[in-house]
Amino acid sequence: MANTSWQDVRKEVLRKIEAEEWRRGELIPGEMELAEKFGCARVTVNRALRQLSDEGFVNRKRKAGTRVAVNRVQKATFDIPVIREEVEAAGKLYSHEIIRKQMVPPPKGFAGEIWAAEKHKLLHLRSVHFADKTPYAFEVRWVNTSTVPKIAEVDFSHISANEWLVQNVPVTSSNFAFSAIALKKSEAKLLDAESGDAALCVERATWNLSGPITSVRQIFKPGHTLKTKMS
Amino acid sequence: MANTSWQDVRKEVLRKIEAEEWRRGELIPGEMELAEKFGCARVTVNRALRQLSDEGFVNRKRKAGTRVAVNRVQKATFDIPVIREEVEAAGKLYSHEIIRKQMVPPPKGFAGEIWAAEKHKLLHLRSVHFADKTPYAFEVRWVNTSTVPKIAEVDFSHISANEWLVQNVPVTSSNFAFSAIALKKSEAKLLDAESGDAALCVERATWNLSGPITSVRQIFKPGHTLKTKMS
DNA sequence: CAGTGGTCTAGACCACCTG
DNA sequence: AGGTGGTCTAGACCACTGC
Repeated sequence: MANTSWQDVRKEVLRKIEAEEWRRGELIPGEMELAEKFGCARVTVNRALRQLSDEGFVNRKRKAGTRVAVNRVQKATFDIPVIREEVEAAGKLYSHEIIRKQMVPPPKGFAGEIWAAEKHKLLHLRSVHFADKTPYAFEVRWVNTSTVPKIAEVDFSHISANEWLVQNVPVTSSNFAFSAIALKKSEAKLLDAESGDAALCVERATWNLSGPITSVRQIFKPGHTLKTKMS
Repeated sequence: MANTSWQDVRKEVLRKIEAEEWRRGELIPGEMELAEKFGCARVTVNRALRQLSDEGFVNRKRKAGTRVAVNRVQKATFDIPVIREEVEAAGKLYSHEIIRKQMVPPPKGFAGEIWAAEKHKLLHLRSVHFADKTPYAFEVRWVNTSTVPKIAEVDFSHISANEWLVQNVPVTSSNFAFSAIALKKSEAKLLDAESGDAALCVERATWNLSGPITSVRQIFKPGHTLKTKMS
């Protein structure tokens, strides 16, 4: 490969940014100019700059040009916890129990927004996850049986709803919300904790191309920590 | 645009995956074949499949071809906002206050692991972030003055430590931990809340190529929710 | 070794946005 | 209105890797 590759271009642009030859907020030369400078095709420069844009180092706009990002947005990518794997990774025995399963109209309160356009009844599940038979987390879930009809026939005594969905329904996009809540009396009982204890709450809603799939609110046992890495 | 765009190709391939016309682990047709089928150039198909690969829907290998991902690794990309921006995005006035600043030996308890190899004293900061003069979050931070000597001269009355670091020190990797805690009396007082209230706690440690940079423990006001999206 | 994805080029047209 | 990035095409060569 005698020609300049897009990775070479990316590297050199990144170097200039880190060396502050091009400063934060500054407009960098256009694609044509850079292509000429690097002695490559414009598409090659485009490829490099698009990558840098994806990585958050620069911002691009038609007509306005390409600017060095003022504050590079830090993006942390973390794996969505499949609770069974989390438990087993800790060397404990996983089990779970469904404590309610019924068809009900879409909820209005929590996570109700995602079901705004949904008029049919949803599958409503409440379950508890255990690690070595000790309560680990409690979850409340709604599943759209219109987009996922097959779930009606699943036997949840052997596989959790979460895991079945992960394995059977490709997800396109999802929303997350992390918060801390004080356990209600009923929640505390399920988790073998005290009423009022602080617990981590993760809410998640997922979509397919064909519409909303599921929303879930998971409440972890007091003291639980969710860890992740960024790179 | 009369021709087929790479986004059209991406969409159709994704549809086939979701409809299980192409199943998990299955080999999908080669780029040339798809290009012919879609009536577009091979590069266009390549662009679409590369995107899907980046998104984790398929795995690609030279010679071996492209396969539908068995279990799509679910990754949430989490934007770490500077608290000031978060507050201002909500239309409120941001301010902050340093309540302690001193040089101390590395901590042993929380987040002490990252400083295990560090023998010098660290810059220790405690500060409160306000939204419209109402407490928003409280943070405890350690900064490595060996790797970031310039921070000793910074005037934090105009810029927060977080923001200064984001703007001046490129971060290579970092760790996160989310948990819920019950506020101690002293913490509650700073956040204008009640002792024992449940609060979201985010701990973060960041590294550079040259070593650890900073570790921080942020405690948000009770009721605060941290939101993010995956795509 | 041969098939597959990875990339480059040159030219072209287009969509968007700022001035 | 005009400049900038976004994308498509057709053809080509290369790099990797399974067989």
